[in-house]
Amino acid sequence: MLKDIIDNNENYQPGLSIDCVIFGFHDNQLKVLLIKVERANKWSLPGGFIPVDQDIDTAAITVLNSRTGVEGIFLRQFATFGKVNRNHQHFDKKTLEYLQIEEEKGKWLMRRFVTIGYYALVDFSKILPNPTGRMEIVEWIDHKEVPELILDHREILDKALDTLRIELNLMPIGYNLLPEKFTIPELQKLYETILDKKLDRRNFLRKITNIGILTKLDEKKSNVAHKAPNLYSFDKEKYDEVLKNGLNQGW
Amino acid sequence: MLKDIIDNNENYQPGLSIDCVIFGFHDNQLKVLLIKVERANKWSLPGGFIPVDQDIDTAAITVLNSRTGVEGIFLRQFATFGKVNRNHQHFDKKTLEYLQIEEEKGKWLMRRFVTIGYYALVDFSKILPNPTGRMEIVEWIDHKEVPELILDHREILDKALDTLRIELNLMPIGYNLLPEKFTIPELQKLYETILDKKLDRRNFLRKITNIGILTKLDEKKSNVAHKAPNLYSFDKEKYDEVLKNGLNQGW
DNA sequence: CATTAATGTGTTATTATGACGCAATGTAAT
DNA sequence: ATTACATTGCGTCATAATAACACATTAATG
Repeated sequence: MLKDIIDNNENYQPGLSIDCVIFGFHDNQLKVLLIKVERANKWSLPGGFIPVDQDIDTAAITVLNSRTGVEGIFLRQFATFGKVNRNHQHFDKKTLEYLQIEEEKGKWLMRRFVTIGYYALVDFSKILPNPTGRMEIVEWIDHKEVPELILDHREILDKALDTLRIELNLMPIGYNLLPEKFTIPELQKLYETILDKKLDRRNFLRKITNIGILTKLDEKKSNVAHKAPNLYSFDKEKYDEVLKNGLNQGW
Repeated sequence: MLKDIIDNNENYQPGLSIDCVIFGFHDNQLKVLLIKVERANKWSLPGGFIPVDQDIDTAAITVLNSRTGVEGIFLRQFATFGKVNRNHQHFDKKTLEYLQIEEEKGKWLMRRFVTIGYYALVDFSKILPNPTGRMEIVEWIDHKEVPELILDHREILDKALDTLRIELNLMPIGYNLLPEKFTIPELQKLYETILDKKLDRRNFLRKITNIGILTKLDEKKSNVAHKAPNLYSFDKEKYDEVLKNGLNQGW
């Protein structure tokens, strides 16, 4: 908990934090995992601090696991945010009192903070949004309906989505966001949602299959209206290969 | 100077620094600006610390200006490096003594540091590599001949170049690296050097002119062996437009 | 059993790319 | 001066990638 960290703040990097933009996909919506601590009236990105004996990537993984309960997730650093006033007056006396943090110790929190942004892609269906033992609400929220966030978290979220959009042209995506078996229309919806743009069904199929990362299964989706679409899975080996080498070289 | 910063370390973000990979282009070589402080046997990237009352971007600009003397430069944050041991045992007692830094104050330097990486593209011809009043050697070094660097600076440099290679597909480049007037073969050499790959002359011309950011001048390069190539300049307005909107959308 | 709203599988025109050919130009050698 | 040579400028052609669209197929629904 926050109080434990502050009471032992010498074990953490001062003035430096991590914030995670955790993306999931459900009901044809790109969802973001947001949290709201008691007493707060705004939502925030899940974040944390950096133990002095942990790599920042490790600290980011810790943040992610503590909120989602899953491991082996796609996690990527995308930017660091360091405007002087980004956390100005974020913790006031009343909040510190409420959190039972001594005024002296509280100064550690009140200093200027720089935060390192990570974004994660996770399988919505595997995540339990509300792990026990935390005094906070954790919720998946459609990225188009994100309410006002604390500090510069809105800017961080936007930047994460921008990065994701750009990286969509450089790497395959979906393995981390979709269940093991999925349909092409589902994958297309994912792309359309991220890009906020309609794509042509038939051109999408051609382009996505040409990448060579999909395995067509001998199985159709059941319980659907209209024609049952075919199920696909990712060929993990080829997927990872393309992830490493990138696609769309350009030059 | 370093001693001044350490003596007033309460004015700087603790455990956080900035390192800049400054690229220039000259003699068909991609150059990197490296520095070597007295007494050190390894080179390092120009870096600095972050005043508590300055945005990190501002602090990066300061680092850049103090080393190159130019303003209005292309500067971009590309990654943050935070392995636990990245600066382990970098400053030892002897070095601190030499720098006339008290042992107590020196502890500020010995803690674990996270560094934010920026890369810059500058016009080689406009930079004075050795600004006066600094007890250090500043030098342009061909990126293929970079000697051993301190800490993880090699990793930072490699990552900067990787980023540059990727961004070459997303934005035009050259405005910041070439003189005002340049030839197509020069621009091609720049691309080839960054990508470490030969490109076809004729296809390059077609692709680069199709972007619509070049103005063909009514002037040829003089004093050259063989046929004199035509001079071009960038159409800054269109260049900035493409910079903003990006090229090669992909999806 | 026809309707409907999806999916699966094409075609065609246009554009971008990769791999070249060849003439023009200016320096350097004879 | 004439010629050789390296380099530039401006093409062509075959192939691949992309955009736009047509039509048959499928399964739930009334």
